[in-house]
Amino acid sequence: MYQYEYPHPAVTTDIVIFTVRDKQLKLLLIMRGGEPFKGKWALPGGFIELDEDLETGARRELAEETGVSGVYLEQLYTYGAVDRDPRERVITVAYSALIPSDKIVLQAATDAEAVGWFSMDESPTLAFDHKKIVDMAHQRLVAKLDYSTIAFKFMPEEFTLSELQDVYEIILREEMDRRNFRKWMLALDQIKETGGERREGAHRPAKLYSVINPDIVEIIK
Amino acid sequence: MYQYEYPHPAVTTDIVIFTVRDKQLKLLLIMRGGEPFKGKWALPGGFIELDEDLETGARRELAEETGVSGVYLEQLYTYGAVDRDPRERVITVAYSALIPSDKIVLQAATDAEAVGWFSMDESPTLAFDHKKIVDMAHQRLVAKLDYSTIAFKFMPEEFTLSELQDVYEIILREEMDRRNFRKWMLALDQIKETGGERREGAHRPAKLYSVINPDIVEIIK
DNA sequence: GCAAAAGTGTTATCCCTACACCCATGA
DNA sequence: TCATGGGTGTAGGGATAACACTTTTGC
Repeated sequence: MYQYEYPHPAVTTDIVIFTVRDKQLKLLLIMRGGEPFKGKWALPGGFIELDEDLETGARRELAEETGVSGVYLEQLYTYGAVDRDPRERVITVAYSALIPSDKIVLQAATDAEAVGWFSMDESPTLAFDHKKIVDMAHQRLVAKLDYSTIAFKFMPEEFTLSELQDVYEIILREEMDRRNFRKWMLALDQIKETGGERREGAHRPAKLYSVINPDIVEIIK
Repeated sequence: MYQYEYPHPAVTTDIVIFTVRDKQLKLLLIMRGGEPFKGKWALPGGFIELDEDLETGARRELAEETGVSGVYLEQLYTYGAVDRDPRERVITVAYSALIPSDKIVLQAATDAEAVGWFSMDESPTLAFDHKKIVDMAHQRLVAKLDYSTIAFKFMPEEFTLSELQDVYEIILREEMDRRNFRKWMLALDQIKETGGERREGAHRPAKLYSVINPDIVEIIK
């Protein structure tokens, strides 16, 4: 038992994880194993420990529930509506995570009943206010494509310009002119040729590129 | 006494309030009346009640400690470093507030010892990690001037284009061409002439403008 | 040789920037 | 009449958008 002189809310982290795969923007969800919302799909997340930072807690929950680790993570928003959890007052600090599709290795989840990737177009009804959280994360992602290099977080170590353009087109849901996209991207000076090329299929091989500063999301324009 | 099965952190809100006055960007601070950091300047804020939303709590604390109410408020970031408060684990949801200089009426503070406006250039050493919070709020404000109509939140009901330009120049710390500023601002289609004019001094009177959608911060660009 | 994706330049348009003079007023 | 800030237009440059053909490969 833990006792306090004043009432304290519970604090959780919830994580919206995106990836781009099979020409779709996808979202990682877990099926809740316990009440409330047992059997419903929800964002991975859970209660924060008193001796860990918020981001540390988010990473721990993410690893425990989905096996995902080492991803790009940024704080999204904090949700604290009084009745958002039927059990008690719960304030959640939501994080947004991006992962390259080649790093997806879903572990048999420990805390959750099941884990799955869902296309944004056909995601199920979510527990709590998680739909609202997902919507905001999606909106933020779309906005950030325009003024930052966040799209690189979806890319593997090496990638072609066409693959990179695909990511933009899938998330923004609009086609781009290939020549202008290349000119724009190369002018940003954020990627460099690796020297390698990718051959797949009966056509000219594509040059491979890598991100110059993989650890930093640059603000562009 | 309040008891919980699992440990709960304390949750507070802190508010960074800006105004523009006397050709300076100013910040509202309170002097702490109790430990820790007694006698130090700090952001207004305090513990959240279990039956109020985060924003409601922020507004309540703001009113109690400074007398300020009815202002524009937006969530900034949530700070949760383990040791940010020497008493116990405290997670704070920081908000940023903007207020027109004509609405500044500082009430004799109830919870705080003193309240004061400080220029960003000469603000005192702050309690806790409040400097970090102020820095982020400032950074965000500068960024938002560019791509939103947030500057209107500093303006009174009616204002001249020169007054509006002053706000931009003071916050961005750079002079702007008057003709280009006017062209840009009027093209945004966010303000309208009220018909009135302001005469002050031995020169041509300035037309007064008001914001078309005062309740919405538009994303521009 | 043919299908399929990669790669590549030029032109037109729009937006942003730079810049100087007249206007209305109070003293 | 003069000092002061308010108000206005245009031309040049840079960035963005539109647009089509050649290259390399596997089959």
